[in-house]
Amino acid sequence: MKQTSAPQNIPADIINEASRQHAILARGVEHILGGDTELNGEKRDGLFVKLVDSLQNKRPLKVKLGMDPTATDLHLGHTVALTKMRQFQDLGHIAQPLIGDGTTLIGDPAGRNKTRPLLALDEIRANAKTYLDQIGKVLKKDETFDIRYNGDWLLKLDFQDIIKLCADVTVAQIIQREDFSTRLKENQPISLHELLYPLMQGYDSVAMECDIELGGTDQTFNLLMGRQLMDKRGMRPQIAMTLPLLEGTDGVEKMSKSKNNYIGVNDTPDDMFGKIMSISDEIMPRYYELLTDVDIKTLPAHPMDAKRQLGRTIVARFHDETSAKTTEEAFNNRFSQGELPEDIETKAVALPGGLLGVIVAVGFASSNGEARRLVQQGGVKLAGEKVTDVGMVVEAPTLLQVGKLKICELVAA
RNA sequence: GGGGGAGUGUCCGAGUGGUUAAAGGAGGCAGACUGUAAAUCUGUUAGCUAUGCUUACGUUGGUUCGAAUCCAUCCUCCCCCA
Repeated sequence: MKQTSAPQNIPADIINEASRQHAILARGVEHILGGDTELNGEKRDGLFVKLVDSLQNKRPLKVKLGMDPTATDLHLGHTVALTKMRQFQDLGHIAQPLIGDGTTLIGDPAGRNKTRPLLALDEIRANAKTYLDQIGKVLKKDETFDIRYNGDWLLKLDFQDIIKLCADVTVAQIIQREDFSTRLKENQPISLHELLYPLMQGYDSVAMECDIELGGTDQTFNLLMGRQLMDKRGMRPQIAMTLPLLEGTDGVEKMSKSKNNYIGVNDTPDDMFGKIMSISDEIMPRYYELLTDVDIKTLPAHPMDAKRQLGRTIVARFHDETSAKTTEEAFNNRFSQGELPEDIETKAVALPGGLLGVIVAVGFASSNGEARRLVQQGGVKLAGEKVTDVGMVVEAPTLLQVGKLKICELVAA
């Protein structure tokens, strides 16, 4: 990596201001990669150097965070980096969230017919739109907000451009990446286009002339690829800042939609609060650390109270204070006091009807067999009374409960 | 282009002619215990008009009284050599 000669006699006020910003921005960050330099005889990391540069030239830093719109929902795991981005905004820097409509399109698994990508582009754009709304819950949409779509440049590259890009990196370099080397070792297939992925992401940084790129620790390789490509083109390479990956509600795997252990930004207040209450005590400090500004030393002694506070804080952030409060009360009533929830959905079914059929009809079981199992195992209540007779007939409208969470008021269709 | 190996339920994975709706694990669901905790324990986990029937071990066809298991075909993937 080329060394840019750093300015040496930097005024104290600039050093002070850079230190102040650095303290805020480095909090909770796993690694700051690249750009370490000596300033005024002191060793500083790349972030510090960028901040000094920004202050000296009165130029806000451009901070990139890429997101592939493969699904419609953002979850709390995504918001870790978004929150960091927001801190940059609050200090006057430019947040450049990048929607990967181009990378998503290219990354579409092979073996599709030709019309599929075009459809997918629509889908991707639609997903991107909902992303934008959800991003707005964390980022400010003022003059420090500059959203980008990498399809705008990636899809315009011609074959020559792509060849040139590929020439900037070696195969050995690409396959040393852990995901790839693991898959190779385990005889898992790797498609050629997957190898191109880091290049595309790195090229985004070239196109956007980023100062800083944020990402989870799993993104380290891709972030550094951006550095390499920028350097090859004589640009000042970006600094990579990696953030820890938030574990999901199971407390073990990282939060992800496919593992179904996520808390969605768009979850209802009740869901959000409930899911937070179901995380383990052990994992709770992580949530505080990565999702809030709360000092862990100030938490209530009882873990349950601390967890309630966490739920309140997070619901308030993604919804509002009022619903945070009412949600917590509803939660207390329902689960701590064992009361029924306030608004119970009404579902119309044919009455009288066999119990099993009714359970399936309202969608609480996907087959008669499953409904039968639920009844046999004591998971079904009618009007608050446990029922065990699988052949029973529901005569009149009543309250149906299956398990702890599924509940509805039955009425005749 | 040549040689070798593999495809099993939501996932991983055992199973080489009948006792296999298919071991074991993970995950899911329900119950107990609780703080909707977590951990743990118990049960359960293809469908149905249900002591039976139907569908299911990549595809299609065949051998057999009987096939996830044997044969052929095609598809897909992996490894080695070139």
